Amino acid sequence: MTATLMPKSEPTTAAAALSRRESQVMDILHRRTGATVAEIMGDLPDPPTYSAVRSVLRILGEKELIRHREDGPRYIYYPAKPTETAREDVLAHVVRTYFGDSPEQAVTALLRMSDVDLTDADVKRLRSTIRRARQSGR
Amino acid sequence: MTATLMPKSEPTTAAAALSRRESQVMDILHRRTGATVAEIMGDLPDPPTYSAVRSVLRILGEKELIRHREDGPRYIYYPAKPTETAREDVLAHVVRTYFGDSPEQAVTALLRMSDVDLTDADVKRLRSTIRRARQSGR
DNA sequence: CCCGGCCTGTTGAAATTTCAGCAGAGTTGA
DNA sequence: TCAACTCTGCTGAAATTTCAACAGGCCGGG
Repeated sequence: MTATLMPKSEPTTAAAALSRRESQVMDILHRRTGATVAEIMGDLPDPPTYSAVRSVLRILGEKELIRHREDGPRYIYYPAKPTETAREDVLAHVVRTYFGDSPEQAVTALLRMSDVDLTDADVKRLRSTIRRARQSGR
Repeated sequence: MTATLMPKSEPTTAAAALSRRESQVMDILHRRTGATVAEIMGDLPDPPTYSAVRSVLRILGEKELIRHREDGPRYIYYPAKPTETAREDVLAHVVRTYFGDSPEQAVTALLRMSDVDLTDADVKRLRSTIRRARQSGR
């Protein structure tokens, strides 16, 4: 066998590959679904100066990963892509990286560590939620 | 209510905060549960030289995030912490960042996007798996 | 009106990350 | 034994990331 030489590399999120600070800021924006510079700075580990945060935001803006709208005198920054998309991307990545591409395993781990008991009622609710989501979502 | 004043910052994995390449390499090691330099290099997007990969590995080693064992003439690198721990950490982070700390929502999204149908049999299996895991695991 | 505070935009430098080249050790097979 | 090959250890430089200082605009209070 002489090898098929497929690039394999990575479909992770393709263009992703953020720097450390960039990731931290994106995480914060997702958590808060929008935030001011001050809020971001406050949530950042080892908060740098106001200016430093703004630099990161500028870069993220250039990469089209975030947008901002004006809120009176200041800006509110938020992720450019819909939360739903981000969620799917990150879940796909996690499942692939940590659970050998098995969503079932991921679900199991999730339920287990979150002390959810999964009663019949829960299951019922889950099913209908999912059905509804599938119907409208795609 | 005057606030409890908890540092808030971030418990992500506490000391984590890896650089871009470091993250990529860690991901690869988790996916493959151990790999040689050549394998890592092959999986890396925009593969740098052999030496470059080794540099990253050295740094990760200094941070005690990976270990290696000898496999004949070469090294096999692997995550220092047990996979189970890494999984919990990453899931906690994802749930917190993207699902407002609601594991249920995460489970829903996971099931939905993975085309799992969640039959009664599945539920039954899930329950017993979780029970077993809880029993032995903690 | 004018001052002080707060916010954004921009620039350039410090710090870290990323990378490649080179030297030496070990292994394999002829 | 010797030569070819592969691998690790190390060092220094390029590239990126991270950061802070400064300038200008806007608003509210005195």
